[in-house]
Amino acid sequence: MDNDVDTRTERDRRHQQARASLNIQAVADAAGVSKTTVSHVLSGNRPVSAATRRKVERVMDELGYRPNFFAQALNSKKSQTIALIAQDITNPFYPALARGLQTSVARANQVVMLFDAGGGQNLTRAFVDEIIQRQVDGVVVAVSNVEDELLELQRAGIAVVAVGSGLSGLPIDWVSGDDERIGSDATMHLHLAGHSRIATISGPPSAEPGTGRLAGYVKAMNELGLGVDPKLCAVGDWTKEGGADALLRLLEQAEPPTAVFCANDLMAIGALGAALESGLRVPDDLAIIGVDDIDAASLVRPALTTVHVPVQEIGRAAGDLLLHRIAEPTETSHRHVLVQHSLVQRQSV
Amino acid sequence: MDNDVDTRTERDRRHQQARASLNIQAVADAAGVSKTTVSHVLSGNRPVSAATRRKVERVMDELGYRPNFFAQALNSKKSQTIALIAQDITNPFYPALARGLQTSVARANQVVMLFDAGGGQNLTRAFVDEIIQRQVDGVVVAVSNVEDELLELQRAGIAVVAVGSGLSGLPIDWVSGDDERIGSDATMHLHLAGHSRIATISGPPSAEPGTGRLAGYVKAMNELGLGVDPKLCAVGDWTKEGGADALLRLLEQAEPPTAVFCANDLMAIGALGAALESGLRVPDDLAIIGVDDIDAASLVRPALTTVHVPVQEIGRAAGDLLLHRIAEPTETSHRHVLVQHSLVQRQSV
DNA sequence: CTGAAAGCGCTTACAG
DNA sequence: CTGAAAGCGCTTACAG
Repeated sequence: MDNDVDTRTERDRRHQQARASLNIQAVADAAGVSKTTVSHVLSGNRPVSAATRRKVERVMDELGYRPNFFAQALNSKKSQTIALIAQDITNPFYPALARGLQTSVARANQVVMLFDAGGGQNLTRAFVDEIIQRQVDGVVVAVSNVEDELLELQRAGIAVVAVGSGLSGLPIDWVSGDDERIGSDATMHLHLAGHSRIATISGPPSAEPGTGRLAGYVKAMNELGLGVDPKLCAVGDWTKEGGADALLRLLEQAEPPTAVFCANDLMAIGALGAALESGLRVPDDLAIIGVDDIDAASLVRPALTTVHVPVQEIGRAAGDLLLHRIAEPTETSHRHVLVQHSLVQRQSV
Repeated sequence: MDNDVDTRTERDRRHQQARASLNIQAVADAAGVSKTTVSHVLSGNRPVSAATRRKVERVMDELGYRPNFFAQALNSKKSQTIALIAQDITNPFYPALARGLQTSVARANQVVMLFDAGGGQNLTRAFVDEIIQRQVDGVVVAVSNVEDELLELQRAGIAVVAVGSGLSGLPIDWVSGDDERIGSDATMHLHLAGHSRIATISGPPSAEPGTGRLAGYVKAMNELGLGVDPKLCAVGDWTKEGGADALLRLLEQAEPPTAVFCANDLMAIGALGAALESGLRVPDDLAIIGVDDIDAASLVRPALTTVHVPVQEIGRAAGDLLLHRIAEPTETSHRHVLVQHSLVQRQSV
């Protein structure tokens, strides 16, 4: 009995010690090489003979050794961490972006740290400080109107990629959807469906990504020779209610539209409801097309025809740009990736 | 000129050096104290005289000193990082969870690292390794059927909180909605609206959180003295199509139901569509209630009456449990928080 | 209330 | 191909 207890105690203590000092030195001792060599087996930063490498790797396996992450980071100045600043993670755009980003950066052993601004703006400042302090390798900024913060992150030596619109001027890599083509493609689609009296419900003035989508509508209408009738241009606020109100205003016209391009799905769904309540049949009396392809687009009746923006691909592209920038921090030229959309034909056109 | 250049070069070099060595020693030198004291001003781990503290803080400010995150983590063994393993970040449940979690842990200066399993299961194993290696302070696991992984994380000395159902047996803190009460409350609501022939469309057998919701329905029907008619119990698969099919089967009965409790909103929206297409008026001929309060619930017509589960609060509760566990790692008793739901009355009941 | 010194577990010139 | 040693920037007994 006593013996048993002693043995167990002894074993536990050795185990404790072994765990407490299961560091690179322990591996080196067990393998009969120097810490230097163990380190190079881990990093691959310099050649190691095949025999030595095998020996070291076996020992690591047997001991269950894992390098200390913080010691590695402290020395290498690499945190293997990417930050994502998202305007509002409860908006489905951002989770899809996060998914794509993770998919891309995982292959470089990078992990995603999430900073959710909660829909507000004020948190971004604090996030930037936190991000700099944590010495992340890169950051994807998906918040608008934060030029100063983008540049500050860059100055701190962090690779930066922006997601969104209206960033053309800055010396920054960025990714966005092709809003102008979204607007013109949607408008063209309505025209191909036989419409020529085509209205639009845009977002609030000078707010991205609405400006580009409106510009696309204008371009298409002009190219089609239909011209732009100001009475067919209503302004919404991105919400369902705003879309409903805007549609009712459009229907008050002497010559109401037979089709409407809404700059996002929420407004399109609001317009759809308002149209049905006004006794119109959709798409027979009024065709409606939205943008975003949110979940609800396929759930409303009639199901909404819309423009699908592949948000995960935006995230993946952002990750790719980031990995490139991390590898080539001094490259002076900056890239802009325009991710292309597709049309999802359902029942409202 | 030459002088200018020299001066600038000189200044730059000094600047470089200053930046390269802007560490705790530099602060100590500038403040005329030891590294030890600077460290304690930072951590508050031992008293420092008011005068010394002020002096050190001023110097830190002037130099723009920020402690090196990795050196701190290496020594303190605290990463100030919480991992969130999410089953599928594109499912709106998880972003809301993440928001609540961030809200809770931010007050302890913790940051959220996101691990999105992408809807699959296989990634969780790899995540667990990564999380252990990165020595996070805590982890919230919102994936089902990963008991082994939960225990492994615990063994690695990481604070663990699980989110979900069916975890009663494990020595683990966890948070969940009150599925049984959700089921009985929804059923009761239909009864209060005047119905007694109440059907249910549940999730696949023995899949959480469906089991609890079905149990709640059964309990309420029995307590109401209505009894449970097997012909009124249809099984769905959580999807819109599954809900539509299940409803059509229920309507084939000799005595069809006048109300149906669907275990989630997607099935409820499918049932809603099928009912309307069958020529039924909702809620006059058939009342429908769902669970989750997804975005689409308020966008379909008639808008869906549903049970709202405050997912952000689940996240906040998980964060609170985690912070407690981090502070008291050895506490032997484990907590279970049941977050309470509420009924959102719209137009389908 | 304060400091000198050892230690955390790595990486990386430098040297051979 | 390999190693001894300095260094990364902190924290924390230990000592006074």
